[in-house]
Amino acid sequence: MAWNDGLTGAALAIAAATQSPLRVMAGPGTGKSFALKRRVARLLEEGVKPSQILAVTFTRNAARALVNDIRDLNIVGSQQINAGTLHSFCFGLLSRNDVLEISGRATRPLLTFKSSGILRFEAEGLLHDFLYQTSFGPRREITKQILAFEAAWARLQSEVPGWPTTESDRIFQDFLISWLRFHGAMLIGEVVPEALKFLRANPHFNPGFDHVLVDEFQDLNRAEQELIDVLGAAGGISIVGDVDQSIYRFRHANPEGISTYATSHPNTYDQSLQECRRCPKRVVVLANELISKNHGANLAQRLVPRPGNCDGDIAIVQWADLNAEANGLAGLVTHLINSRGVEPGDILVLTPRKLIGYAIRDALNERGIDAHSFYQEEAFESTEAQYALAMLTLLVDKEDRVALRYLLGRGSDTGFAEEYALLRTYCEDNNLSPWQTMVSAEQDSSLLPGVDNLLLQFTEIIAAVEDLGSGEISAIVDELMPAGEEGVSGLRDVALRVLPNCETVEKLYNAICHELAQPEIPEDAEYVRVMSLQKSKGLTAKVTIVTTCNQAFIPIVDGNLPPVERREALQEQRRLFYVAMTRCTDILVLSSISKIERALAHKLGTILPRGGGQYARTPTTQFIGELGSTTPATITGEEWLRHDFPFGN
DNA sequence: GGGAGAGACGTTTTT
DNA sequence: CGTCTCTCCC
Repeated sequence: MAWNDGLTGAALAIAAATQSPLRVMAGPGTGKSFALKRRVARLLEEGVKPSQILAVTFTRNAARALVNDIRDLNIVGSQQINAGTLHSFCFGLLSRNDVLEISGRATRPLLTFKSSGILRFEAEGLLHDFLYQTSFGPRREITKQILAFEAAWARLQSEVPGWPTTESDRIFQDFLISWLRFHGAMLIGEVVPEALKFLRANPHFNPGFDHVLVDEFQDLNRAEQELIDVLGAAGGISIVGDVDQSIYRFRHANPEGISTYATSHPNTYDQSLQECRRCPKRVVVLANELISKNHGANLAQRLVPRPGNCDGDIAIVQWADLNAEANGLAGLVTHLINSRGVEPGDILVLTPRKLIGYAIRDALNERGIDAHSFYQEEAFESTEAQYALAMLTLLVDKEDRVALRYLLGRGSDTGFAEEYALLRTYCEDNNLSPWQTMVSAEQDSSLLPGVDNLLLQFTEIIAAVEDLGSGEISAIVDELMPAGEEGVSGLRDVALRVLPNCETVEKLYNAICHELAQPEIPEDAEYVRVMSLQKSKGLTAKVTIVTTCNQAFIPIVDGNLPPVERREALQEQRRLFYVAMTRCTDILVLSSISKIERALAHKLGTILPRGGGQYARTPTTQFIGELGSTTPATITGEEWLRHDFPFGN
């Protein structure tokens, strides 16, 4: 098949354009990935070397779709194209021996997560050492500062003269970097900025692609967008994106980068895709009305309904409470599958909270319908799971300083920071590793006085490592993640799933880390998929059901923010709702509840107005009110259910 | 190192 | 409202 087979209009122009840079603004369901794929096909057919093409995007799911698209091309050489996430590309670049040598930084990422405002797991040692050796305040304060530094790198504030701004900032950063250096680790947020810094300082190492193609450009932060310019400096750059689908501001995405691209890049050649091939016509009208509230008078970008598409079935329903909603929607799904011939895999249920998602999934499973949920799980939330992972890390590499630091400080309020400082100083003075030093210190107690607690910890660690290291891999799993133990059950599930493909501990460890990072969401499933609104981005389904569309859950905007940021946060939530409602090809259901149990609301992290009563009233989200004059009337769920879920339209 | 009392935090999402 | 952290005191 030729690259331009069946192509017309803007899609043809996008695939054929020889100008650079090329910018494509494309709304949801407009076929941008398809156009991009054909563009790659043209490049290959015209003889561009595949190794000279870089195709990247931000999320793993989008990257996987991109990789599959390219593989589907079935053109000789298409496998050799560099395709994936920008992160994995940078990671690969930084991990090269010659690069490591020059930059002096190791690329081992610090496994960590935030809870109650504090960085956990592998960052705990860092926090303990900060607390003991500096006076930057309590854990929360240090966490805030670390995240602020990551944000500054992501937004390239680091390039503004005079950064870090204060003496205290500088000391903080020096301590942070020196800790990471000693422990051979890197914050995940450092990966791209470090790659950018390296390439700028060492232009000879720039792979200098002939063609750089970027999907979902609005998701990238400034450092990432800048890196694209560096990588594509000598060749062509094509970027594709949609400001209205920007939902990653929380990680400093810079959607302005795409709207102001032509200003920062003279001679930008523009194309746009506006016709929504995915959604029913009536859904497009509603979505347009909603998103126009983000643009005020500027109606430049609109999604256009596709004439040949169906009108679509839309229902806006309200149930009494969460319980009624979960059961009612489970009834709806059952009815769609059993009586209207809808396949389970064609149904997407989007909830604003994972607990609501679990409730609906369970209600479906009880009715004999296969349903799976996809929410971010903190598989290493429990200390047992953390211990298991850290031990596994040491089994792979005894010299892993991060894992050893974690294990040495485990169980202590102070992380034995005082003793660890002695150990670290000794290591740095004698150019030895903590593991080597502890091994020696165990044999010769005069070597390093004052580390009694560390020695006690280490004796246990080394015994466990030796014990585990001599056994089979499956025995390691059973030992570290015993069946029936609550804290490790999630980790055990993951381990058992990947175990058949792992002959070595190293493979097991890598597979577990990979699985933990991001469970894949299948594009074609045989079961009902239940997930967050965010996770639905990029997916298509015949039926989309958005649950609990209540002001208490969406939009959630921090009232303490200054007015400008508050408005921006509201707009982002509106984009989230826009993304969610533009997933369907046939049926859209927007569901809400009228009252909620106070205790339950609290559990779901929602702040309700104070007051008496077991229940609190909760209004429908303002976004439903913003869908315009063609919005169907809201019906009560109970009534809807009684009449076998008619779509009145 | 342990215990008591005050105070902060809490959603969703990514690499 | 329940849980965790921090501080202060012994």
